[in-house]
Parts: sequence; C-alpha cells; structure tokens
Amino acid sequence: MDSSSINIGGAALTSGVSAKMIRHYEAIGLIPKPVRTFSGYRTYSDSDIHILRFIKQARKLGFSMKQIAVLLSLWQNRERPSREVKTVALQHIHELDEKIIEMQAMKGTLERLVKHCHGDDRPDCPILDGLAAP
Amino acid sequence: MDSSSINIGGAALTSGVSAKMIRHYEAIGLIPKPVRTFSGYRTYSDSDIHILRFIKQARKLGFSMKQIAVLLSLWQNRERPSREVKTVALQHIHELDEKIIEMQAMKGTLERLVKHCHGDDRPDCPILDGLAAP
DNA sequence: CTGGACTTTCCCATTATGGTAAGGTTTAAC
DNA sequence: GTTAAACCTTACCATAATGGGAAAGTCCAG
Repeated sequence: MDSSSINIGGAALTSGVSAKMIRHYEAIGLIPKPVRTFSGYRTYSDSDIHILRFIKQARKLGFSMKQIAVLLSLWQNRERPSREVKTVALQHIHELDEKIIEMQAMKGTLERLVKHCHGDDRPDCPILDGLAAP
Repeated sequence: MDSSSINIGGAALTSGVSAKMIRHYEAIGLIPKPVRTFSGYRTYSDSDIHILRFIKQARKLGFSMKQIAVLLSLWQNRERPSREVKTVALQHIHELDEKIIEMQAMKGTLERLVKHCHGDDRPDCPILDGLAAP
C-alpha cells in the first residue's frame, strides 16, 4: 500500500471534514471519485486530502457549496484570471453583509422591546405587545 | 356567512403569511385547526388572523418556530410572568449575536484576502492561496 | 480465529419555505 | 343554465448542509 493512501476515516481526521460529508461531496460530484480497494473501501491520496482541506476552509468562511464548486475549479485551473476568484469572494462578502445587517436590525428591534419589559412576575409585556402590533 | 370569516387566501393576504405556510403551521400544531365549510374549505376568524400576524412578526424578528410556539402560548396566557417572555427574547438576541459575530469574522478574513488580490487577468491569487493554506 | 474498529450503502431527520399536480368548489360572466 | 376563471383541497417533492442510525461486510491485532 502507498503510505500516502488512507481510508475515509484517516482522510476525515487529517482534513477536518467528516467521513459523512466526504461521501456526500463525492455523491454530489464536488470531489472526484476516489480509488477503491478491492473490497470497496475508498482510499485517498495527498492530493485528495488537499482538496478536502480547501473545501473545509471555504466552508469555514461561509461559502456555499455552489460557490465552492466554482472556487475549486478555478483553483485547479492554472490559467484562471484572478478576477473571477475575486468576483466570487466579493459576492460572498456582499451576501454576508446583507445577512449581518438584517440580523443587526432584528437585534436592535428586540433590544428595544426587551429594554421596556420588566421581566418579573407581572404579565404585562411590551415584547408580546410589540409582536402583536407591528 | 360571517363577514369576518375568510378563506385561506384572504387570511394569507391580510396576515402576510402565505397560504402554504398557514397550512403548514396547522399541520405542525402551531395554530388551531380552523373551522371548515361544508365542502372542506378552511375559514379564518379575526382572532385567527391576529395569531397569524403575531407569528409573522415573530418570524420577521428571526425567532425559530419552537420559540414562536413558546411565545404564542405565553401571549395567550393572561397570567404569564413577563420574565418568561423576556428570557426567550434575550436568548434569541444572544443567538443573533453569535451569528453576527461569526459572520463578521468571516467577512473580515475575506476582506483581508480580497484586498491583496489583483483581480485581473493574472492567475496568481491570494484568495485561493488563503483557502489552500489555512 | 475471533472481537473490535473500521467500512459500505441506505434511509431518515433537521428548518422553513416553495413548487407542482390532480382534482373538487365557488363565482362571475355569458 | 352552463361554462371558465379563480379559488380551494391533499399529496408529494425540493431546497442546503449536516448528522444519526441500521444492517452488513472487511481488516487487523491479540
């Protein structure tokens, strides 16, 4: 056996991607089908691990699987224009921004309601009032 | 017919909750089963609409369905201690905060990477490098 | 050679929402 | 009075990314 060839469990450990998700990424065509042993076990090379690490990192930064598919193909294409990579990243930053702003608005509204709620045994509650009358 | 009794379409229009979701809320037991006409059409009263509006507003503030179930029962209980409502709201604010912080961290990392990427025809790209080497 | 740790595939669950299809009902227009 | 549009019903499927579990096969160390 090639010493750099490992089972899915080892690939999960060294890449930080769960075995479950490695199989899933394979099923949706995000990663190439790995070589199988005679008995059907998947075996992963260093290059496979590298790909998994890339995916893991992109997930940590919140990229969607579709965006990651694009990033992966750009990563593997030596001729890519960095412009295309930057476009994907900028778009994702924009999405993050919109979600952050939306959540901050929710938080602001809630904090306003909470501030006026006694939060004791009494039943009157500006929070419920605020939900009932928008 | 009671003039304040409307079909699911009218309930959707006046509450802002889609007919699809009204049926769904009924299916999961979040709202009471509405009266049906002889032919099986759901009919909604003013009080039903009021409930739907409450749910709609809570969703706009990002509460989960489970939290909304709690809020609804507190809303309908005249004896509730406002403390319990406040607890739910504070917990949700906390969740929002954690998500906001996480997304801001992602955004910060991405902005750092993007700043160093030329974004032109050249293939070298610090964004891809950053994803490949965490 | 046996038991434990691993692997395989398959199915189900999550969250909240939407789409579609096949069929019944109501209503307004002719 | 009939018909067509606009509504309603249920049932199933889909989304995004992840985890859980079962049943069965494989590998290795004692």
